[in-house]
Amino acid sequence: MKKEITPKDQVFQTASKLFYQHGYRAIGVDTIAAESGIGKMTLYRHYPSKDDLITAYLKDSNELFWNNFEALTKDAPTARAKLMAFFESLQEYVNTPACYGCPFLNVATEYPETDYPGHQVALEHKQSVRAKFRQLAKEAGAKKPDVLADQLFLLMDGAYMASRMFGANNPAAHVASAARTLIEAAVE
Amino acid sequence: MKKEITPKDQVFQTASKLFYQHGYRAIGVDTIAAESGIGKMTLYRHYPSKDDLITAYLKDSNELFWNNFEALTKDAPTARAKLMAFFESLQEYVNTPACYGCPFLNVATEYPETDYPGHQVALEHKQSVRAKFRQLAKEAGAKKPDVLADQLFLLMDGAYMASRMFGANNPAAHVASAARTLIEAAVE
DNA sequence: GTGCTACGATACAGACCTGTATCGATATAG
DNA sequence: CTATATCGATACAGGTCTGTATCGTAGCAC
Repeated sequence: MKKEITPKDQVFQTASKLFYQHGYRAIGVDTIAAESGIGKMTLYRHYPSKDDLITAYLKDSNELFWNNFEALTKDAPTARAKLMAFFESLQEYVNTPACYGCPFLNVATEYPETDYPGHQVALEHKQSVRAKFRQLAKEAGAKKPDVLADQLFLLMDGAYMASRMFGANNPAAHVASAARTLIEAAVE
Repeated sequence: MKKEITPKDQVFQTASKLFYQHGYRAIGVDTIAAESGIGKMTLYRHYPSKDDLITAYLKDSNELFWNNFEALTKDAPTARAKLMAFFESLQEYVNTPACYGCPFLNVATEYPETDYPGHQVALEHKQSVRAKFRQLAKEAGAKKPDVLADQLFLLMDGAYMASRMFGANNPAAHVASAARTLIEAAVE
């Protein structure tokens, strides 16, 4: 049946939750093993190092992001509507207790050296988001699509950080209207 | 004459630079002592714990922020001009190699627990910036000053994070124009 | 049954961390 | 000169971290 959760999945889910909430450096492998009820050696059998576990979490977060992005925007009729659908969803999410910021911004802050594997994955993710924004800004008819894309990008990351700094009920409550204003000004 | 640098200042300046560049958890007191050329016991005589040193750095960063803010805006004739002066200066700074993001966002990311002393100082700082933005937004004649203030706040923190994530030449190159667009839309 | 594999539990090695203790040198006040 | 305080250097204690080694067990193929 393969329905039951494997030890590897159990480790991964526990690590994901702990990394996201408390940070990468603050959580040790002993904590992950104990919290997941999985033996330490089983953890190391599936993930040869803590960095491998961090990298796996980030790559999974990237997939989840794009799956969610696709689901959010697939019914929007225009590029502009797709962008707004994303920012409305973002606004809702970052004001939720389940939000602890952005895994990619968090890892880049904790490991600022750009050659750290996790930072690399984070950079690739952010560049891909930036590229998607550029594409949509162009399709939406922005006069300077690259500028609009970067402006929206700043709003997004500002909203994520507002969540991590303030918790729920943070300054990101109006991020969607800010995005709308920037888009309108860029296409007129 | 008191011109010479005291050991306490030497420790503080070294710690500030290292914390800002590499992060709070990544830098140990041994590194600070060695890098500053100051004995470890001298460090602990002036700062009883590493957390005290972190807190002192954050409080100093807060003072520097407001001194800089005052200097930047004191010659601006209107509230709107003051806001723009700040965001133009921010745009310049975050695209500089000397920028490693925002010390307050960084500490909040590394120590997400809100009861951590450094997180508290960071929260107070961000709330005071938010309040200043609200005051200026109101003076500038925004129809919804609180909303405009929070939108600008997101732009600011997004710009700081862009710097930490990407280094120099980051998506924050157009943060000032984004601020201008939001302000114009809010006051018209 | 028998051999094999995955697993949990635990102990351990080596490194690093914060914070303390100790000692010798130096500088300054009286 | 002498006493006191500050400093640098170093060793150390106790804890935590990553990663490994070891052992006993449970399930499964054959």
